[in-house]
Amino acid sequence: MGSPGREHAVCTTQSPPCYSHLSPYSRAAWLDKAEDVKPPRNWLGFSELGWPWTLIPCDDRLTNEENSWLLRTTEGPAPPPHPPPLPTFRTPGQTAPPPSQTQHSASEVEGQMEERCLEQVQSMVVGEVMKDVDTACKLLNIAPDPLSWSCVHVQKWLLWTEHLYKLPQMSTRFQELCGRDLCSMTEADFRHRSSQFGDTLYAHLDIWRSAAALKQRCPAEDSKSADEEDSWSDVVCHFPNQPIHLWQFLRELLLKPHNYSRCIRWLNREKGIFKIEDSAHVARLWGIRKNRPAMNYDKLSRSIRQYYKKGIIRKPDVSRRLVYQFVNPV
DNA sequence: CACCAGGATCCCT
DNA sequence: AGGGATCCTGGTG
Repeated sequence: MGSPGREHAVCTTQSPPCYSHLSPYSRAAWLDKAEDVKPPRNWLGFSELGWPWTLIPCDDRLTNEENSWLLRTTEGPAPPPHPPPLPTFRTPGQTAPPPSQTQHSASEVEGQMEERCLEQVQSMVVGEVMKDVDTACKLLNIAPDPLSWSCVHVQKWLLWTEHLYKLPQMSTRFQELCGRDLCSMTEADFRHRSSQFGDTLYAHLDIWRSAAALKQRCPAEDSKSADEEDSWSDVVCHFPNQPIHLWQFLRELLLKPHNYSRCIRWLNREKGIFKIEDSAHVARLWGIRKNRPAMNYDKLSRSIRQYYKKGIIRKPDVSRRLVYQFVNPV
């Protein structure tokens, strides 16, 4: 699905900005490949958080079909060799580099164009990461900043990460840890608790910490992704401490088709008709969200059926397996 | 076998 | 009290 692999790590530089040059091959590969689940260390450069960031090729790749929620930049067919123009993502107060006063050679101009492209791609990646962290926060009902997590939040995040990246169960090795404990741990500490995947987990946590730091720096950017589909999510998130209802959760999944269309999707959005494509997967997601490891589709569907009486969800006129309909479509 | 329907009960907030 | 989880019986394709 066109998910980018992690051919690049994003590291930070203080000014002046510098971008590593990538060959067209590596850039294309970055947009296409996806095979490992291990994000590079410090790829958002949390600890320094300088701007803008430098993209450097990296052998580490994130994303497989399941973890594409985290780093997806494109959806659908393979992207063109050069990404389309996008607004540049800058921190407040940061201005674009001044136009050059001197005459440039063709190669210099080409290099500048490439830099621009990279800058745009990295903006896109960062934006997507921020959105995906947001989505996970909404679905798990946790704050974006790991420092503020309770032990329960830490366990939720661990379960979520394990599930998404198909990691072995490690949450039991991080019990009794709150977010602050987790953040104070070094990579070696993580490896000590899980020799095989501790570093992976550490890297994922680092991404979250980076995203949280970024939110603090650019709170306006954070809320700007409010397109049509996010307006509904906002309703949910205005009450962050309210327990989410199943129908809300399903709708949230449906409103993130680029993340969840393989497990649940609209058949007719206008009529509110949707189909659960992977019942077990949706049930697992709901179980994680509710801290109910024993959740399965049998129980989830029973809860859906409770909505029949309440007039929230019903079976469509032509009843089909795994197909339901919101009585009041958005 | 997986899905569907609905009753009953328990737990939590 | 309400929402949801759980367990159950029975039906369908």
